[in-house]
Amino acid sequence: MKLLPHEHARLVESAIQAAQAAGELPAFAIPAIEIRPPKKAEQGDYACAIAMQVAKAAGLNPYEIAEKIVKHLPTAEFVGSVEAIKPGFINFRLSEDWLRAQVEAIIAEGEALYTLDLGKGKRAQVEFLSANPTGPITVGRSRGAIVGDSIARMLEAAGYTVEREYYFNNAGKQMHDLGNSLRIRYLEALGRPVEIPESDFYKGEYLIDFARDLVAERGDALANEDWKPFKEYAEQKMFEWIKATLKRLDIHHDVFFNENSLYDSGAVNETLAALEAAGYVYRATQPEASGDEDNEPAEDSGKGMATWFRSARLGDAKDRVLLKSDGTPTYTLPDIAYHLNKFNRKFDLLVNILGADHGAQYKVVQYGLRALGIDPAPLHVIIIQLVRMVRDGKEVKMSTRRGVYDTLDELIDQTSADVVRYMLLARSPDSHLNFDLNLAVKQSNENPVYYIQNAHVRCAGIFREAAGRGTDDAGADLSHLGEAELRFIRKALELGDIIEVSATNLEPHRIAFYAHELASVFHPIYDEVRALHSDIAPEVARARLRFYRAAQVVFRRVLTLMGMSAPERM
RNA sequence: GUACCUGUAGCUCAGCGGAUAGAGCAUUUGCCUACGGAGCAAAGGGCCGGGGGUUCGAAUCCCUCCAGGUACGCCA
Repeated sequence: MKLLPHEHARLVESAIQAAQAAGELPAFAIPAIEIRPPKKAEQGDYACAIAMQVAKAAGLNPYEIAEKIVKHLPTAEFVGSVEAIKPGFINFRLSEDWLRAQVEAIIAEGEALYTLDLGKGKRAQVEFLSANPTGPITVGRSRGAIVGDSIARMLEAAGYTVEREYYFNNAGKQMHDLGNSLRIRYLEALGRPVEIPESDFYKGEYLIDFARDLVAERGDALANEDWKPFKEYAEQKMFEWIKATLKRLDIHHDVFFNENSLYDSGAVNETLAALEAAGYVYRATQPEASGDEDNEPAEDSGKGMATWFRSARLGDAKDRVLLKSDGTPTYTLPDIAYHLNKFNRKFDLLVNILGADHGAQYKVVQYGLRALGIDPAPLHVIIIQLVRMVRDGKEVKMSTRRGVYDTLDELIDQTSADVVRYMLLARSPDSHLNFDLNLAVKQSNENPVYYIQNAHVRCAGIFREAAGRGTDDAGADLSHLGEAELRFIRKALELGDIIEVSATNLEPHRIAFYAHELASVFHPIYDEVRALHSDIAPEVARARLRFYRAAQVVFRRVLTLMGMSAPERM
């Protein structure tokens, strides 16, 4: 279906050109023409402020320009009327006949409603939730999962082929600690005397459960093993858990990328060599003096020779360690190698969702790519601000390591997958959101999720009832649709713009707000425009049923875009 | 201290340089013989953190100050 802002912009552009050709407007460069729905309904369905933008260049007053544009505007089937208004706005009103016809267009598109060709078969990758499987998904981390998956859905709607990727490292210290923690829990489960370490230990109860399972499966066969088999076991169990949790939210990753493969393939060493060849690597016990007075030599770190990345030369606050003094890499080096690998896979668009606590790290990766002569521009990093969990008005602190956490599973249990998705989606990623656990659990009418889903339920209810009465919407004459129904169709036709803007700016929260607006346009109509009442003439009823058929299509599409269910009844 | 993010209604938050700044919740007042009232109608509530600037036009862009969050490790 058409994206109306673009359609209108095209008209305005040719009108300006026509006016210039006719000598009624002077020659000037035409800037990008923006068309959008105005705030007030009286101001029309779509408005354009171009006349004011070009007034100076044209040397005319804006209203005069607007009038000339209107005069030369080509006709189009979707335009009902056009008007030049006071300061210099051009206000468009959609043709009512054309609007009515959109009911059929919407139904015809169905589940693919407003699938755009913005991505035109381009490939996009969205990486999200990447973290080592050391514990269950916490509520805090789930925000990135929902935003990531929602961005993927918006990109798919925009026409991209999307891959969802999860990057993890099962070879580092965290996983070593996890294995060792399970080993201790295992010995504990066997009744052996153990001491729970103060640090480098995962205290979560899930490891006690894993240990019990392991004893049940293997008895004391592993009593003399080191951390490794325990790490393998914990990793496998954790991934099963993580995937099961994600499945409840209808989130599925296409690729689980293991950092280890970058070592196996030699990519890590190659990356180091490339950085070295580019002159960005040196060996020292501490970073080079950069000339800044604050770069005072750290008092003897006692750490020995490390290998450093001269990232400060590219603008970083300081140089970073690539290889520790024991010769093993820090996360920075494989991270750079990983991104090289991503770039080599030739995606047209790369999106990476990171929590604010990792917000600084991506810059180091960008410096790494730059050092290798790669422009990091195709990589879009979305920094998600942290979620502050609030219960009873007080903040709830979470830490996987200390074993204090609210799991996403618990939250879904207490509310629903739909509620969790909506509440975490309906905020700009930049906002530091307070997640009120009391409110989320409430399931009352304070919750917008039900308001939106109820619109779909009401449509479904109409057709259940209609089927019972033996009436249907076949062969409807849409001229019976009134002003109220057209109000909804106008709003529904904005969905395409929402998808375009959300996908282009990677701002999926827009669809959540749109969904609520759409529902708030719908509900009064549902109240007012009866389809099955005995007073309603059959041909009018048929047309209204057709309208509700289209409304249901739109709500189903919107809910699906948000990864939510479209219930038939509640 | 440096970098990033935030500051808009009592609360939680939208607002992609345009017209009189919006929504939900909460508060107050009306609507239930109809497709599920988890609904509808209406009201009150705002120096858009402060101050400068750019612009025909600023909540939006720039500078600065104030307040809060996060990160600044040879952890990831």
